[in-house]
Amino acid sequence: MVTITIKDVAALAGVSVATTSRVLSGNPATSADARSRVHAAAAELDYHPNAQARALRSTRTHAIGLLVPDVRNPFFADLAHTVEQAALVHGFATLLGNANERKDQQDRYLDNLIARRVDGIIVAPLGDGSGSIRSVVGREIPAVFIDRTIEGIDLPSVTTDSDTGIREAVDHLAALGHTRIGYIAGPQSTSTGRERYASFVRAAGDRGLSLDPALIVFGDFQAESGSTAVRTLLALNEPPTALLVADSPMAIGAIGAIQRLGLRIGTDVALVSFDDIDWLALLDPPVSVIAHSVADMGRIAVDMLRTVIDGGAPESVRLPSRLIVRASSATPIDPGRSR
Amino acid sequence: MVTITIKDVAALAGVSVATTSRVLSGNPATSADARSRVHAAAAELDYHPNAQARALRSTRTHAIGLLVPDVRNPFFADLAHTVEQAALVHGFATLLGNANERKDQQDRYLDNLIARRVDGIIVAPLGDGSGSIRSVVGREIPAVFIDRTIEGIDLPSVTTDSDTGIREAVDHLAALGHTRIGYIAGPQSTSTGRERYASFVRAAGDRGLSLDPALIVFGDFQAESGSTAVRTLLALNEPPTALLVADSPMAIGAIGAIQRLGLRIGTDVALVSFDDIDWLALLDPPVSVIAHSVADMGRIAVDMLRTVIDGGAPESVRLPSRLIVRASSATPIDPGRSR
DNA sequence: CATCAGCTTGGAAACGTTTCCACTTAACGC
DNA sequence: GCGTTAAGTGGAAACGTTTCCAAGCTGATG
Repeated sequence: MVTITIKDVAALAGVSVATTSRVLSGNPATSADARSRVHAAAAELDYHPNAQARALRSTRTHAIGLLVPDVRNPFFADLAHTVEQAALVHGFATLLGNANERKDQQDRYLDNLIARRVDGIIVAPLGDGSGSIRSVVGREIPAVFIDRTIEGIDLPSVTTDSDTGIREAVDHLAALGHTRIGYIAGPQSTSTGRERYASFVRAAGDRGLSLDPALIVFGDFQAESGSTAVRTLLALNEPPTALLVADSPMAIGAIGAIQRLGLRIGTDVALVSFDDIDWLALLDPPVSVIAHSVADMGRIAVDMLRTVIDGGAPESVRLPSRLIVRASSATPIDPGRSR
Repeated sequence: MVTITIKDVAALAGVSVATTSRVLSGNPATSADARSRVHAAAAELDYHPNAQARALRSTRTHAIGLLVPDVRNPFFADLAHTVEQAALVHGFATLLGNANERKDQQDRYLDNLIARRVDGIIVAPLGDGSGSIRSVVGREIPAVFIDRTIEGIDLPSVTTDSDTGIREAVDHLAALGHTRIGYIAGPQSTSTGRERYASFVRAAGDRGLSLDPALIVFGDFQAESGSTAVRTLLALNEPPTALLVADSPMAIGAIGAIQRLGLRIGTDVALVSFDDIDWLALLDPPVSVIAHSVADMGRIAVDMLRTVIDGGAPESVRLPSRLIVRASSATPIDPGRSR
């Protein structure tokens, strides 16, 4: 590996290292002559400043860490994309970590981000407040929660208010005549898993729908658990006539399982999923979803993080969710039907 | 931000900085006594070594950069996931960059990775051999190409041999009676875009199918261009009866557009897409795809990069692709039909 | 003509590590 | 009991920057 330092540039330009540094970092206390010679030398040598040395001295890395639980989940892929683009606008590079829905990997990446001294961290956390997240708070590293939070850890957050969307979905299904709605829940170790579960139970109770515990199956936000849940739910003596799924990967799994059972969503069993993902609208029939704005969420998180980095204390934000009705849940229940 | 250095740890443990460093980095020349006291002190202070300082001195960052053209493309999301997991096994953290299918952003991230002195770079490149990719080669930074390559830049690569899969797809469609196959191509600024295009033309020619230039539309590997392409193709006087799409995001766009035209894939127009993505199998009818192994690709790329980092010169690898027939292309053409 | 302000410059310290080198101590073999 | 060796340790240099400080130069001011 060829290694070119600021000394080489200084020597070629015929000025001191100090002046070279000033020119390169845009310090105005430089002469036009020095500027042009340094720039020419840097270009000729293809000089790339060593970010480590720079950060070591200036305690700024111009990098933020983004930790998501699962990059393959289209919602988080979108989120990563919007966060990254928003950060880029403000001159921050994004280090993306994927916790793979596992606490040990989340801790590993958090330690890594701390060690790299990123200027701030945006995290969609999982687990309780133990482990490396404690170090982040303890060292007062600027950080914000996105999508999810952790109880007892006091960080600004941007989240979705799932209550409205879930209530709309339950009302909608109830209006079509469904009384037994199956709920494929997310893991109760995540705030979104818990909130959505609570919202569902509350909404179903308010509408006087069945609260049979067998109608609720807990998944892990990943596709495979969606399939398993469907097989469990549809094997009940009194199976649900509608399903509400707490995220889109589990919905993929669920829909696949329904098809393999020879059933059809929309007509045989109604289905509403969380997350407004492109392909859910393309399925036949298109799938009703509870949508929330990924773009806003990413942008707001970056803005909030910048505020924290600059010493501020932004208010947490809660974004609305709303139901988008499509054919997967548009057919009224046929009371004569039995399976 | 609270900042704790190795000096604090050394002081608390009652040993020198040198000994502390040795203990913390696993150097065996340490006494059991020193080890236990240093570890206790480090734990008590919640000490996290400064990765910048460490890398500055040791010229190793234990980080690799992964640059993909589009994280929202499920193929690259999967790839990011497998690369990251494979890297983690060998103790490397992955810095994921998203070029957003734009050369300027690719260059920006490459510069960033160079500046951060990552130990190596895995890149699915776009554009020609100009810009920052030159710096990578010039500085002899360990790097490998994944999925795509750049002509004239001599780096080891792991790619897909699309020829076999495309030939199978064309043969399959021809056997069903299709003579006019529309091809939604990727951008010719990418190696995969060019190769798949060439393979298609060759396969179609060999089978004696129409090579009408109007049947080929060039997209940009993103969803929107798939819709536009479909509208163009199906508006022809003699529209194609089958479509081959060069990647899955364009397939999303294409399928959406077909549905909005009131047509149905499989029966009204056959469709085969590249990339074996979960949800393509869930659509109704399920979509035939040309599959290639993401998992192998990620693992092999990491292994190759490790070889380069250790001074080796690995052989490039070409993975096979193969057709998976599903209902979207299983119906023989109806010769009596006209539109 | 001396003084002063303002601009530009270079030397050197500092950032937090790792690692070279030299040193002390203890154990060993003769 | 003496030299030899090995194990453990600490001081200090080094990594590549930024930034503090002091100083040189110019032109203007009194």
